[in-house]
Amino acid sequence: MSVNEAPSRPARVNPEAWANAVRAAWHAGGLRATEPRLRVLKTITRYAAPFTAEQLYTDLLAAAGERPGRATVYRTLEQLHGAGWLARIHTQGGEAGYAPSFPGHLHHLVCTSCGIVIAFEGCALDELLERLAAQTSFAIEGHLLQLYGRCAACRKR
Amino acid sequence: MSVNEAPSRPARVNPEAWANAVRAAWHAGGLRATEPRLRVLKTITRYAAPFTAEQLYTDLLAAAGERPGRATVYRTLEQLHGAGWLARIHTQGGEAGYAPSFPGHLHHLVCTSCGIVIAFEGCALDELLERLAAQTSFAIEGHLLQLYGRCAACRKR
DNA sequence: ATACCTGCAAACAATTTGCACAAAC
DNA sequence: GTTTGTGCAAATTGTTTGCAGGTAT
Repeated sequence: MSVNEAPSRPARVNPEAWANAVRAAWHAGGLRATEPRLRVLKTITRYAAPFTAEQLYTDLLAAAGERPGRATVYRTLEQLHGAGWLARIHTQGGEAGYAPSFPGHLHHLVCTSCGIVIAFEGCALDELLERLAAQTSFAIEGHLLQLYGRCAACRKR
Repeated sequence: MSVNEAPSRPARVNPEAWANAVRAAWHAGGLRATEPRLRVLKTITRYAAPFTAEQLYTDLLAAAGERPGRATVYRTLEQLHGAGWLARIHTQGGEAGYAPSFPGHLHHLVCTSCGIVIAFEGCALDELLERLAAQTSFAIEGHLLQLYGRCAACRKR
């Protein structure tokens, strides 16, 4: 896979590749690479597990140097999520967080122990969708799929 | 299907059957069928689409007669959700709401136009899960699956 | 009688907004 | 220079909590 593309095999998102892709997309879309936004990006790349807006904001406050305002953090997250660079991850317990992702049709496998997120393509739902379309007369147009499990590292412990 | 069970074919949850099942479960679990709780139950059965806690509370305030306190509404919802009588439904837009459901392994198909919810069993994910387990070395232990589409009635319009 | 449950009101948490100023292109 | 973005602080909105008193069984 190239550094600017989503993985075709199940894999963690590479933080550097992700940040580069976001910067490229910002530039292409006429969005400015400001200091606060770059700080947000950098902090996100350090998370191993899904994070919340408030957690990110708190971590930015704790960091050295200029601290972005809360509004900027929320606005940046909104932009990234809207453009597909952040996926909303729902834990089994019901809390929601963001994880780096790529635009397009991807799903996520989340470790219930350490929180690492694996993105994958190919959800193999065709048969199910056909069966349900036939049984319900719905025109099915989308879906939400997320998997939970324990990653190899956590299982060893 | 009996009036107290989840549908084995894809179907809307029958409101009366659902309310009866909840009352039976409350009784079996030693929970009391109080006036406020019954009002909550009754109001829920009138929704055609997923609802939020605040929406439910507002509707209860608008109704005639005794009005439950906000805390009671939230606590009742928490109980119902925890016991599996309410499913958390995530819309495509990202908002969350509750919809009547049954305990056990069910998934939901939501109309993006009118919001009606169809519950179904059988998610046919076995092959996908095996493939991913092999590719990632995760021990997969659960999943979140929801489908979106337009129901027959909405398609006619 | 005795758990269990309720309502209130305050605390808490999360997110959004308006607007004057600042920075990027 | 103009457009786009930022920070602040207040306003919203959503949810939880402690506790004195009420109610179902």
